Amino acid sequence: MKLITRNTDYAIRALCCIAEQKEDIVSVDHIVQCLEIPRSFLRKILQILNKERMLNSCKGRGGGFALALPPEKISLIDLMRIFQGPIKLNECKFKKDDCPYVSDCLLKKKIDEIEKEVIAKLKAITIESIIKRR
Amino acid sequence: MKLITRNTDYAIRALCCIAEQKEDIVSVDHIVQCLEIPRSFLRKILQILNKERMLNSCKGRGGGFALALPPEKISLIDLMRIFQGPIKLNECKFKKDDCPYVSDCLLKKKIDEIEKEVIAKLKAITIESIIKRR
DNA sequence: CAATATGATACAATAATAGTATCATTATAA
DNA sequence: TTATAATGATACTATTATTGTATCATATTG
Ligand code: FES
Ligand code: FES
Repeated sequence: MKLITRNTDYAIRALCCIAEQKEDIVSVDHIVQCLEIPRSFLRKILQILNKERMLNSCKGRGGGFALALPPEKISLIDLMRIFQGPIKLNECKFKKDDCPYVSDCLLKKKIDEIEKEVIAKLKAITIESIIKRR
Repeated sequence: MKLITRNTDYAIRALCCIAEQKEDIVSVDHIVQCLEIPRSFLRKILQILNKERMLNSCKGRGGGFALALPPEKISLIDLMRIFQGPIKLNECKFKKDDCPYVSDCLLKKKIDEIEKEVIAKLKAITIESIIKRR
């Protein structure tokens, strides 16, 4: 069981890498050399981050990416939602339909509590908080 | 992102079903009728629970399954470990090897904290606590 | 206008999840 | 003691999610 998939993980690292750079614009090549992430995969990830307005991009010679938000405003929960979809820790299915007992299911209530806490904690983890110490 | 897979979910429900029954021994057929879980899949799940000593089984005519432990001693965390493996919310890989920065990675530290809490909460959810209200 | 970036998109490989099917074994009841 | 009704063991299949690759289009700059 894992919380964070590879693409989310790469996104976090790439964003940290960009945030730590002095230059405004950071190229894919630079990040690849920094982090040794497969180039094509990284490109796809950065393009998604761009579409989701976490990054700004510049095409053409000398182009690359820059953070669209200050590092303290980019939280893990955002990245997870982008790459892993909505966080629904308990999604009880009953013959592929939604569960009819959902409204008074004690299990669901308990899992929902956990979910709330997890989300709150993930929200508190930002790019800023990750790069702080390096 | 989900916390609980289908087999864990089915296991929980089956155990609840058995726990709620007055008869000591509950047959697969009974559970299938109760929960409408695919029979073969359920059988596999129950056999695993039996091997893992969460259930006792009786072969032959009139056979079936019975809880091997009191419902308050069967917790969600046990079932998840059985069906979903060890809970490692953050498993950072670097070219398929373990991450060399793991020892002073701030992200890992933060995720580990979440993990601790989640595990504690999951431990507290038992079959007993789920069936209580029905 | 050529070189060098990213944008868009389709495709492929692998792994995890979810489920099925079959035969063996054991216990009971007629 | 034998047919029957249950689980045990195990191998197989299907589907979905994850983890990538590859290619061509488009924009920017020198
Ligand atoms: S939400 Fe379906 S049984 Fe709990
Ligand atoms: S554990 Fe690998 S970078 Fe954090």
